[in-house]
Amino acid sequence: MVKIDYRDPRPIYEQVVDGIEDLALRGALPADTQIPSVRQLAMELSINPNTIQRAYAELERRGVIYAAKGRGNFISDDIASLRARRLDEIGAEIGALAGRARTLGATEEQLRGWLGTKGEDRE
Amino acid sequence: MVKIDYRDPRPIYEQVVDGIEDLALRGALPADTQIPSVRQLAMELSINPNTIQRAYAELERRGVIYAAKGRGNFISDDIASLRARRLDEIGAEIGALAGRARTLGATEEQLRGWLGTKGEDRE
Amino acid sequence: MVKIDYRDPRPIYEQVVDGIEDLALRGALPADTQIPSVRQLAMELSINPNTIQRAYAELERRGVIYAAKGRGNFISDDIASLRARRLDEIGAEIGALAGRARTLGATEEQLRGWLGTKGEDRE
Amino acid sequence: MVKIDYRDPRPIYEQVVDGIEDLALRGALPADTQIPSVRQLAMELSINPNTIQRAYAELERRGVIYAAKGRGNFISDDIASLRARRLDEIGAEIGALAGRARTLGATEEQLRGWLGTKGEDRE
DNA sequence: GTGGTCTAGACCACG
DNA sequence: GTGGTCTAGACCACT
Repeated sequence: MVKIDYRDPRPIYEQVVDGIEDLALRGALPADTQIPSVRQLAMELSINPNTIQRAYAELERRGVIYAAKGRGNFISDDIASLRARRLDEIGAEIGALAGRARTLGATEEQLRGWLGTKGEDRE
Repeated sequence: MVKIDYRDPRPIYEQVVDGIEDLALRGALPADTQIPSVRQLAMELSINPNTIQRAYAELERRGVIYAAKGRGNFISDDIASLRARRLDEIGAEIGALAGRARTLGATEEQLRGWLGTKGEDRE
Repeated sequence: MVKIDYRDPRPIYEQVVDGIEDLALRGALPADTQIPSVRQLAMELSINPNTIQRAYAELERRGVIYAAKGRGNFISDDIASLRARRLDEIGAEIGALAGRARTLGATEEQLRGWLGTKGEDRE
Repeated sequence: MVKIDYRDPRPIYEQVVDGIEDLALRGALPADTQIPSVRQLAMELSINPNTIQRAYAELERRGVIYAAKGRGNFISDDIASLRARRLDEIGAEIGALAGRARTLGATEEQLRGWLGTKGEDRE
C-alpha cells in the first residue's frame, strides 16, 4: 500500500498521507475502493495505530477518503476535482519558483530547460 | 532589513536566514557590507537575540556572510557561486514538480503557462 | 558515549560533535544505530539539553546522523564518503603543516619521523 | 610588516602575533631588530592601539620580542630555541593527525604522499 | 517519551 | 560596543 522510509525526515503520518493520496490521485486506487483498516495497516507497517489514525483523519479532511462507520474507509468518488486542485497548487509553486529564479538572474531558456519535456523523466 | 510573519509556519530564524540570503543573492547587499548586529536586529524585530544569533550562524555556514568577533557580520564576497548553486536547486525543484504534474495529467501547455513570462509576477 | 573535558578550550557542543563523529567514522556505531536522546545524553554528561541539541543539529548538518521527530537520532548510512572527505581534510592539514615546518628548517627525516609508524600511537 | 585580513575569522591581535612571529622565526627579522612602536603600527594598519598592545604583550610572553622601556620593542636574540620549540609543536600536531588518519583507515602510502616532498609547495 | 524552536539572562573574548 | 557559548525553562509537533 505504502512504504515508510525511516530516514525520511518527514513525519511518518505524513508519509502515509502522501502515499495514499498519491495512489488515489494517480488513479491507482479507483473511487470507492476500500483501503486497509487502521489496525491492519498499522500492523502491516509495524507502526503505532495512532499514527495511522492521524493519517486517515488528515486524508478525510482533504476529501481523499471517506469513512463509513463500522464498514471501513474508502477512496472518495470525486478524485477529479482533488486532482485539479492539486495541480493548481503545483502550478502556483512552480510559478513562485520561476519568479524567484528570474529575480536571481535565470534566463527564460534555463527555465524552459528545467521544465523538461514529455517522456523525459526529470524527477 | 527583514520582515517576520508570525503566521508563517516556518521558524523565525529561518525567515531571517532566507530574508537576508535573498537580499545578498539578489545583490541588494554588496560584498563586505556590514549587516545589523545581532542585538540590534533582535531589537528591531522584537525577537530574542539568540534567535538572530542562530540565523546568522546558519548564514555563515552557508557562506552568505562572515562573522568577526567584536567587529560584526559582513556580506561575503563570492556571492556569484552561491547564486549559481541556488539556481541549480530551484531548477531541480521545478523539474521535480513538473514531473509530478505530468503524472497527474497536466498538459505541456499548462506547464508552460505556470512558468509565467518575464515581467509578469506570478506569485 | 562521549567524554567532556572542561579544560579543553573547545566549546562543549563541539566536543560532543567531534566525539560522536569520531565514533561513527571509525565504524564503532554502525549505520542506523540509535544514539542517546538529547535529554538522556544531557543528563549523562550533566549538560544542558540545548547544548546537546546544538551538537546533534551540527552532526545532522554534516550528514553523520539523521533525526526524526518523536523517534530519535540515528547514525547515517553512507559513512564511507564522509570518512573519505575527512581524510582529505586531514591530508590537507598535514600538507600545510609540513610546508610550514620546511619553511622553519625541518629536515625530511624529521618530517618522516613525526609521521610515526603503524602501531605506534604518537598522540 | 604584517597584513590584516578582515575576512579572516581569527581575531586581529592574533593575526598580528602570528605575522610577526612568523617573520622572526623565518629569520626575516634578525635578532635585536627594532619593530614598530605600538602607536605607529596601529596607525599603519588602521587598528586600535589596544589591539596592537595586546599582540605585543603576547609576543613578549612567547619570548619572540622583548620590550626596553622607553626605547621600543625588539626581536629576541634567542630565535633558534623558539624555532625548535615551534617545530616540536608542529611535529606533535602532525603526529596526532597521522594517528587519527590511520584510525580512519589511511594507508602509509597516503600519509607519505600528504607530507609532500621538498621543492613541492604543498601549502 | 522523542526532536525542534524560542525566550530570558548570564558570562566570555575581542576591539 | 561586537559575536559566541551556555543554562534554565517553556511550548510545540510527533510516536
